[in-house]
Amino acid sequence: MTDQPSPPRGRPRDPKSHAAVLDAAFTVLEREGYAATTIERIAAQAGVAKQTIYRWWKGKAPLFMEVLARKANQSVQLPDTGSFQGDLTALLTGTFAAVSTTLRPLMRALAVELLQDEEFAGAMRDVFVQRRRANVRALVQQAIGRSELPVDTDVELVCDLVFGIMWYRLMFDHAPLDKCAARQIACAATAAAVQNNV
Amino acid sequence: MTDQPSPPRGRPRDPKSHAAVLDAAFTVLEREGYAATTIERIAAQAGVAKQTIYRWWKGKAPLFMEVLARKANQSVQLPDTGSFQGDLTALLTGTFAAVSTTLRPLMRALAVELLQDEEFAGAMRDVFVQRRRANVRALVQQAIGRSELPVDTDVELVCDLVFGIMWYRLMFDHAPLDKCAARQIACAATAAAVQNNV
Amino acid sequence: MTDQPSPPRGRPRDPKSHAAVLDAAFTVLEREGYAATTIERIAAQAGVAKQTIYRWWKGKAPLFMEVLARKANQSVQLPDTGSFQGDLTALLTGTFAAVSTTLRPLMRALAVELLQDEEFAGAMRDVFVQRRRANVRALVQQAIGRSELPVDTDVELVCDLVFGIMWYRLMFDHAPLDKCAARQIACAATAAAVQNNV
Amino acid sequence: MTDQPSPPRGRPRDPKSHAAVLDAAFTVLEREGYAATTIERIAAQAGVAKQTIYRWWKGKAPLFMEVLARKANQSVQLPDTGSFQGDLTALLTGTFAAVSTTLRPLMRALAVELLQDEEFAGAMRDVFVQRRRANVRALVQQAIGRSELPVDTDVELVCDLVFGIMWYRLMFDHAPLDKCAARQIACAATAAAVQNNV
DNA sequence: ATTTAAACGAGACGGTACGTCATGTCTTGAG
DNA sequence: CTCAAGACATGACGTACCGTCTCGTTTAAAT
Repeated sequence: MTDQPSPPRGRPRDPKSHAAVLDAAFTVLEREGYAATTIERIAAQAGVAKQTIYRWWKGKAPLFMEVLARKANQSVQLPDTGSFQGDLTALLTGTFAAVSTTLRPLMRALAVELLQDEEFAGAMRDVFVQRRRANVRALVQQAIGRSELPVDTDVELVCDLVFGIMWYRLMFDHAPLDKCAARQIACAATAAAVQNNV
Repeated sequence: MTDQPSPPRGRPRDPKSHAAVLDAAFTVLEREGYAATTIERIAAQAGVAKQTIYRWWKGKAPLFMEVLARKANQSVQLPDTGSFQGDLTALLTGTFAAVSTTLRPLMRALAVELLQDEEFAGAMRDVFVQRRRANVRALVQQAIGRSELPVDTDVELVCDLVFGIMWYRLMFDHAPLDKCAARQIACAATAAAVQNNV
Repeated sequence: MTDQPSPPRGRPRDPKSHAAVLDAAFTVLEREGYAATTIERIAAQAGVAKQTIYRWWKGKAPLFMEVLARKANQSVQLPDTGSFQGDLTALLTGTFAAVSTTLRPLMRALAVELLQDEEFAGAMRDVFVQRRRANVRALVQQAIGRSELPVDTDVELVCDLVFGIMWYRLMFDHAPLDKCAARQIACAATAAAVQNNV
Repeated sequence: MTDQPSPPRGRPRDPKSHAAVLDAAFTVLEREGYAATTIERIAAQAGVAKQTIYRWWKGKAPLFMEVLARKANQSVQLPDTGSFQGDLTALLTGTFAAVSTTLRPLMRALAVELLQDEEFAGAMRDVFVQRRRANVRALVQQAIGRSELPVDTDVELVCDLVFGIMWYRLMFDHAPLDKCAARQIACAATAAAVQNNV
């Protein structure tokens, strides 16, 4: 009763083309910016036909979603420093490091898409946003377990606080997302979590 | 001895055209979404020539910046409830009300632009973001004056916290920006502000 | 009972503007070619408002018709060398000299217009073409009077022959319109005129 | 050792589009006149994208040159009636018939272009004008072979005479290009050719 | 069957010239 | 010395094409 994934007939998908497209997409994005990143240019950079891209991805948005998946799939090791604030600082330091360097153009690109496409916004929310929030949720649960935070801590608000600032700074670039920022934000989040007497 | 700004020669700019374009831009944005909002369609909706739009605005981004300016220029009355948290709740309630209804499509549209254009991002930051942050800053100063908050309160972090969550929810739509949200966020911000031992 | 053309009220037409436009039209035509000769550019060159041109001329075509009139209004002195061929040679030498130098760009420009506008073609035919043909007709009548040519000489065919070659060379530039050409064409025309036994 | 023009890769040119454009160009020209014949309108009439026209032709002029080539490629059967005048009458009768009906709008259109573009004028001269003149040249050579015309007959002048009148009447429309005209012009050309004592 | 390659229909883009219209200034002759 | 008529410079306006661009689809031939 297993779902036969279909008998593999015909020429199989060329993994080199697949990878070339993902690499090219990232390269073009970095070099030329998202506005200038057209399917045409990606195909040219990858040495691949446009049709090959359209065959496997519905457009720029899903393509870059996969690029981001590739770049961000390093599973995060949840820290355990003993204190919630320490854990959060550690987690954010790592997250911010990636988000403010390699992932930065990708996340901005994907933001452009999800702001214009409700459906894609949903996909992004379910996949990336939730994954990152899950990490913070885990830390909160850990802290609640240690009685460091109240049982009725508003986990979602803490997540919003943390990732709100992250996206806000990613968008407007008015302040860095460095180690110091991680510390400050962790501190603020802890304070907010502790005193959640709404 | 005043600076004569030059005698106004030639046919003066038609204020009806000006207004028609701004109205049309907003109408099309709401009806069709930002992706489908082209200069061509705005011109058609406004009953105005494309050239007339290009004459006065460099593109969609500056046009919508002016639309937002029109919609958002109602000067905000800074509240004074006696407590920082109360003031902030009041301010955010009003802000969120506007931002989650009329201004929502505009802010999302402008986010799309500023994510793709560094220069425009700067303009937006200087004009809108700073104006809103100024309101919060004022409340913080008021609270410091009342010794409700420490003198060395990290004002910028408080602003980031508040507007970070606002933009984050505007983008991902995973949680509302209602009265309740305003209360919760004001509470969290207050907690973070009070205990800003970095 | 004469039609009072109305008392001349208001500011009279500025003859300087009038002349400036005609000069500018010719200058721009020579410098930039007919394709690039727009009303806009003529107005700029003349230091005159576009409206001032549209007030007095219906478009490029009538404007250049007047320019040509100015340049070509030197009344031709009909030659009388004693022979038709000699007379014709003399007439054509003068005509060709003008037509292949100063008048060349004008005539080509006007040809462009009349090829696209039936009505304007009629106007050109009545004014310029007929005037030039009249000169040849006069020579033919003179020659008939001297019994040099038959009474039933097909005058129109002679005209067509002469001016046909002229326009043909003006258009395609494959052969010159010089003194030698005048002699050859006069000779051919004479031969054709003499032996017009249709 | 032939010059491999490259193996034909990719989708081949759609002959239906090609033909549709040529047909549409002619249709629009006839229906609306050359002034109103824009690339945009031709594309619409042909049910073809503008880009498809620009891909294959540099502009209106080369496009209409190909249209004319299509319409005028019926190889002319050189007549041999025994006399030069007869031959020329026959040739011109056929030529004038085409030129004053189907080809008329095309030739006027192309005249407009060549009058404004030196380079295009050269192309037209080399292709069409020379082809038609070659027919007359052949007749003259034939007549010289039959000792009907002097060996030093000025062939080019005869050509200019014949086609000069043809274009002149095409432009100004002051006289027909019918059978009678063909006879008269052949007669005049013969007279001029015989007596070419320059 | 997937791939590359290139042509295709569609339509938005920024730009230019058109011819008209609105505004204010200037020049005239009539009251 | 008004004052209306009309020419003028300036420049905004609606309209219509320009030629270029990217989109997403389609068609063949090569792998």
